Amino acid sequence: MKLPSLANAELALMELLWDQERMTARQLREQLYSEASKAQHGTVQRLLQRLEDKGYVGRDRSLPVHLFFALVSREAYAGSQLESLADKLTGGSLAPLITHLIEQRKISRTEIEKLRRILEQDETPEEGA
Amino acid sequence: MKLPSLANAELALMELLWDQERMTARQLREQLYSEASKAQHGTVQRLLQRLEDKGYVGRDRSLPVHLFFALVSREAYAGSQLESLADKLTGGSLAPLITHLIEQRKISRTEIEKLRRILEQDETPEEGA
DNA sequence: GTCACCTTACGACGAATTGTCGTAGAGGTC
DNA sequence: GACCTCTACGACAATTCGTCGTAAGGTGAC
Repeated sequence: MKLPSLANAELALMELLWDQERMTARQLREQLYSEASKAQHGTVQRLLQRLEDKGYVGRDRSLPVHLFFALVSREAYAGSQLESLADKLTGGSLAPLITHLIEQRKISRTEIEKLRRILEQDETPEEGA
Repeated sequence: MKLPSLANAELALMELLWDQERMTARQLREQLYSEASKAQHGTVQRLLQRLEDKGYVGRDRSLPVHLFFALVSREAYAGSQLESLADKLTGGSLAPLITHLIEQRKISRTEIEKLRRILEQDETPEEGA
């Protein structure tokens, strides 16, 4: 699953859909743009449409006012981005990325602990192969 | 250190500079483009110049034919990209990214082992440099 | 010197992407 | 009918990226 990456405005919109289950275009506009900025309703519609084309957003068309919701979770998007980053730069391996960040002390000790626990916990019986 | 991300052609050029120490523009062109395409020298120069502007590439101007070299290592670039990915999507934390990839079985068992070793190894404060 | 050649420097273009807006049209309510 | 809200979508300006053309400078051969 190769998810194309999102631009700023698109990401901001997805953030809202990740936090709240289903929203109308109007609700999204009200949260994205200040009252004053007459930022057109059309802008949000356009963003939503492009996001829908890319497969990130679905809409419930059963009502005249559509309800929008995320089709790709934040974690799935983040994971896919991380994957393609690794593919592009380190032959798909995460090790060099993590190694460098640790060496540069860019990862806090608590974060390291957290990661360690995640990796330990995966000790489960291996599936498939 | 916020490194801007690189486009395709720029990255391809950096790959060469990451593999070989110092190269002339001509050497780069010969490895990037097939023999046939002739006028491409300007393209490489342009890319190098923009890469230099962004701080990714340095050049030795002591000779009439400049020697180009990477100022940012592959690891530094990859790490920075990973950092900004985490900043944008998970509040700077890597844990959710790794968690998701593990749950989706996107990380091989050997890779997990490798990561585990990296994290363990950090237990000992071997502050080299 | 002049000429040929190779290099660097850089302006400019086309394509693609992105955020924005305008407007046409569907559908509801009064 | 008039009015309003919503969706659909064409079009625009700005930006980025890869590309090319060409001017300017140095070097060596003659």
